[in-house]
Amino acid sequence: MSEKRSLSALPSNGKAISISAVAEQAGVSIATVSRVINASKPVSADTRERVEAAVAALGYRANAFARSLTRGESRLLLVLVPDFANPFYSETVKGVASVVRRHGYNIVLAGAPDAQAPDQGAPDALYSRLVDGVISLASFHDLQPAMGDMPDVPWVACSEFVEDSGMPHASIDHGQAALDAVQYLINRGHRRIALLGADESYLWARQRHAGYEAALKRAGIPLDAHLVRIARGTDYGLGMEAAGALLALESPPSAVFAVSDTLAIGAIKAFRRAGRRVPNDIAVVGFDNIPLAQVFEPALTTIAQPMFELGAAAASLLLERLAGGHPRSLTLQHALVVRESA
Amino acid sequence: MSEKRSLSALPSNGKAISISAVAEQAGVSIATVSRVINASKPVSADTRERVEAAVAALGYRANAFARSLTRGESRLLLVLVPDFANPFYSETVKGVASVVRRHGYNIVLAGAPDAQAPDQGAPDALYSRLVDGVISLASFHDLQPAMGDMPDVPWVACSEFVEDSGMPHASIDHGQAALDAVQYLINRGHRRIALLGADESYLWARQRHAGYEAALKRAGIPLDAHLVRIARGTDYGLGMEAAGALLALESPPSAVFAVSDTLAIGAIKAFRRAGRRVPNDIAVVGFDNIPLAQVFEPALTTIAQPMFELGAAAASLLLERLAGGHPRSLTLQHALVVRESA
DNA sequence: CTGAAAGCGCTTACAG
DNA sequence: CTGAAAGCGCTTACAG
Repeated sequence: MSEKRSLSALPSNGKAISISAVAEQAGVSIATVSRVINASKPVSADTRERVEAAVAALGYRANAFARSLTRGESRLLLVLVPDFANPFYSETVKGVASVVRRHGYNIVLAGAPDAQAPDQGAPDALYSRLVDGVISLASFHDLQPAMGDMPDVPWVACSEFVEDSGMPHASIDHGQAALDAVQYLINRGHRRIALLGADESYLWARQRHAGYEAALKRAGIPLDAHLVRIARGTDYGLGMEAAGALLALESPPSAVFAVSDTLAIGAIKAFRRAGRRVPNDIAVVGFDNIPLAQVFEPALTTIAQPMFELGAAAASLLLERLAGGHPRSLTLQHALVVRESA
Repeated sequence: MSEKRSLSALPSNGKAISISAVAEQAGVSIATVSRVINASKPVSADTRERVEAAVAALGYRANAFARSLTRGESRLLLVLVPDFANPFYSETVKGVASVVRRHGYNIVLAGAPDAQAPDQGAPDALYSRLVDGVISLASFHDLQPAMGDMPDVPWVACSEFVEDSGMPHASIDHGQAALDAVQYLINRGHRRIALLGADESYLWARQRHAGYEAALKRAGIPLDAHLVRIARGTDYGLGMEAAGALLALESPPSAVFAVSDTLAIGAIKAFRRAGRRVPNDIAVVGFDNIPLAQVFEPALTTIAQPMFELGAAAASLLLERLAGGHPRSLTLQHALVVRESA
């Protein structure tokens, strides 16, 4: 038993070793090997030992394709994420990964098809029934063209979903959260409050926008279209741009509600470049509470989303469905975190 | 042809449709269906049309497992990433995704096994020969226990690798980059320069540490162990902690070289909390040039790594190997970007 | 408890 | 150009 041999799952011929090799080595049938490695049926202690020894000696691992083909499941879950660069998504994916892993599943990550790169089409993994289920953080607007002939795979939406569609999802109440944020600004005496929105193909962007308007209306503050800037995405740079436009207004806002922390940070950057102090000259409230929010200066006043828990909840919901449970949705709690920026 | 039917890849019985259903519908053998969907052999125009019509009508997609089982490849690549939260990794993964997708591959993302959670073991996907290859950003130290009986899958390391091992990798020259950073500080007149290091199970952390020492030595500045703080990771919080310790020194540094931007940002936060001005009281140089580096205030002076290109290069290297090419490594260029923090 | 055999859904020589 | 059949590596009734 050379060191080399025990270090490799491959026999000298270079071919991966299969169940029949194990069976041969142990002097049993492949059915028996299957039974011991899966503990699916009783096997005599003696036989089991022989098989286990052979498995160990050969370094055998069941072939994932053959197994999935016969079992009809892959234990692979697709996670659709629109933008790796926004920490909101990475934190959420962490939550997904944490629960999914505990149940023996792996994650296939795919950037969501995106208006910017429409040629991508929907991820092939989806069509080819590679995955047992999907968790999507993507805009269904972007997914729409692809959804037509989507195979019937269990699906749960996370944070972003389709309203009144019965689509199972884990999310906060985006509208209420936005309302809370803007109400806070109103309570602090602001009346000229701008909205720094994001791509409204996202429901969360539309709902936060609606929450902004609802807060203003409730306070009897007339809406002013000039105070609404919708960015194409959530990059810092887009936040800077939009903030610049706000500053150029005849009568600029005294506060801005940004629908994402990254946008808020970009805006603050632009304000400071223009010589404005935050929050003294202009207050900024963000959304998400990414890790950076408390490190950035000024530290962000923001709506905290339970990012990790959102991902974990979506994963649990999907796992439930996979186990035969009924589709279910979960609304998690948000919270306003007051720090320095407003 | 009901709307419902055309929207689903499933026939009314709920079972996914297979190649034999298509063959039946088109009145040909499954071999012929296979030939037209793969364009693997000439098929008469007439037959092809019938098959294509059947495929379209049924919404047929080849089963990924059966295909992988017979073809012996999955077109799935594993990407091992240590920490989703560090933007360096997300940017790099973007680069990987961009080239990989163009070649018809999908990515399976796995958090690398990690000292913090040793129970995870190595990703199962690896063992079960699910993936055709792997791109690792993880520490091989952490992977070590798992690497023993790793199947013989093509492997390329990205940024983090094993020195003098012949392991194919895409990386910058970490040592030289660190030397450049520290030399810059020396040129600006600093002599008490601290190192804010990271988990030294990473080669990049060790090499940047070595570059720091080399620069000091070359300038005839004696090393001072008190000025070296090694953080367990790269979270903002760890940077703050380490910086706090530096401040508590009898004679604190006038400059610090942090081996990651996130650490640098955490350090700056701590310095400012303690009432220090950056760079006036203490200069800080970071490493990576994450998107935030130019937005943070003060904007970070840092070593720019071509993150996207690093990922793309690693992907290309892996694709080359998969296509039968020889293992190859690539060293990409770094650059010192001078902004405000030093 | 154990084995021979069918079957999962493909691809690919082998004949014709 | 086309089809019947073998084979990829498993799991799981069906017998014994």
